[in-house]
Amino acid sequence: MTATVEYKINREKLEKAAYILRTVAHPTRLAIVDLLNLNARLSVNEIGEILKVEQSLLSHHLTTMKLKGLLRSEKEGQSVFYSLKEKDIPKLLECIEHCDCNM
Amino acid sequence: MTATVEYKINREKLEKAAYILRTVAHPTRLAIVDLLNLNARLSVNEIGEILKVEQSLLSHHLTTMKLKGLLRSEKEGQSVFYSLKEKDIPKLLECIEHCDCNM
DNA sequence: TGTTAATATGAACACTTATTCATACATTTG
DNA sequence: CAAATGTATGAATAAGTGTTCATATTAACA
Repeated sequence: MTATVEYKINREKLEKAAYILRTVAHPTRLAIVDLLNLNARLSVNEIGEILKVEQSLLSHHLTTMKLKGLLRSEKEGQSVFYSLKEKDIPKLLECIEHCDCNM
Repeated sequence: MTATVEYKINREKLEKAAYILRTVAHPTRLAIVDLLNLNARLSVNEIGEILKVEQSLLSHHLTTMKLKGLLRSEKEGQSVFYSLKEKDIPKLLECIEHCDCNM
């Protein structure tokens, strides 16, 4: 037993963190986060036009992100508006932008 | 064309960010980051003992993380010591810890 | 009410990633 | 030098994700 070594985070927290990171670890989903960080709420249509993502695929992404607690949605007429539920998530983008990893 | 809508990050940056996030979006790899944040350098053996991860699997994880620019390694005798190359990465853990997502 | 527009859903398939196992390689030690 | 220790590698397979396509659902509108 290496007594001097610290180990802070427990299994459960790690699982949760990995779960959230996985949800966000996709170019399109990152773009959605970025977009909803700058624009309080947007319809599926608007997001699709801006990001040039096909309707069904986008819907799948949004559904996933909502399911995992990153987004909320409100229906208005025939449109559905999505917004960021988790305000901390955009910070991930900042961290990443500063960092200087290979590739 | 929705003129009022901003869209900040370009495709290339998104790909890179997603790439880094994917690298880190795994419980064991997060644990490694956390561990190496608290302990400047550790051997494969030490990491394996602390995290209770099988040798080969751990080696695969470490190799991936090194390849993707998150870790560096130095061989000393029969041991190989890994350390964090990317100091910003642990910040991701902080962000995540504050956030309050489902599940 | 029939048509169009906005969004969601589910199944199928393609891709990627994780894990295991056997084995290789290098270094130390008896 | 033979055995033991620490680490890496590669192939095989398992498990998880992304994408597409066809179709469903709901609301608006002529």
